[in-house]
Amino acid sequence: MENEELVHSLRLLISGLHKSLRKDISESTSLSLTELETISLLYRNDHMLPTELANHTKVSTPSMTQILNKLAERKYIRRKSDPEDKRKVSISLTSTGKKVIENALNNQDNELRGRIESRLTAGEIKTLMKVLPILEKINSL
Amino acid sequence: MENEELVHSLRLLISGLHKSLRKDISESTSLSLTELETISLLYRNDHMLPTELANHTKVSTPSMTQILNKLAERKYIRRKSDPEDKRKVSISLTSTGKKVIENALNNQDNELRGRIESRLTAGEIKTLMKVLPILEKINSL
DNA sequence: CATTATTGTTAGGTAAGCTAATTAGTTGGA
DNA sequence: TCCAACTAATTAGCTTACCTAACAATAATG
Repeated sequence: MENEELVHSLRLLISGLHKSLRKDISESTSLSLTELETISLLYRNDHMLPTELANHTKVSTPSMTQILNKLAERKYIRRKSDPEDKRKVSISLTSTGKKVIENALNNQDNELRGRIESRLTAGEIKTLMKVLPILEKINSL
Repeated sequence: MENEELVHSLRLLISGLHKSLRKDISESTSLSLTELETISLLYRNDHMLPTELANHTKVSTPSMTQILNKLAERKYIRRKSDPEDKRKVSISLTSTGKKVIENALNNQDNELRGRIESRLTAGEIKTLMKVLPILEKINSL
């Protein structure tokens, strides 16, 4: 079995794609990948706790605090203390934050999207879609 | 067309996988992803120039210099000045470096490999292999 | 109640990258 | 032929995106 080769190629790919993505996103939004991911989680979930966000984005809770501080400074999110359990802080997007993520999603100049649409055939894009759930299995937990 | 969704999922995946990978590799080899990638390029190519390595790994040349310094300190690579063009430095792996990359490839405790083999069916692994060239198209240049 | 657990934060550090400037060597045109 | 422009690698110094350890506040549990 030469899964070694698969693992190896996957590593190179992820490393390369990560660098391109990071550069692209920071240029267009001046946010890090994880910051964008945080906003997009909030876009889909209405409100979440810092620990939940940290788990989903795979960063430590102190790191998530920093991210939330930055996003709060820019008025992309708001913090609301939970009256039931005063340790908890409910995080949600402001309307500004919603605009930011909607822009990022729709952005035609988006480098990754441009690459996909200019370099891949319709069939290849379909194949790529099919493989996403598989990659998610590897990524999860 | 909702390529937006595809692009979005791909971003989350790459960000998550990158974090897992980086952690895993640094724990098992105390190398960064790019450092491992550099060694593996040298494993396949016998000798390369710093600029070539920088291009392939998508880092700047000063960053590559740093990486090469670290790898040279550990005696994983050697630098040899090119007599034809004295500006050029030919980089190649030492036998120690070869052992390192061979170990990293074969490592059964390898986290990514473990995930792939324990979580995916044989069919899914096949599909994954098929999609690699497509991802490479996105990654290249 | 007193201890233990959980949530979020602060403080401080590190790793992996970047740009700008430097050194050294090469090439091509007036 | 020689100087201007280019190329290759490096150095210096900075930034960003994380991390761990320690702490304060609150909640749950024996």
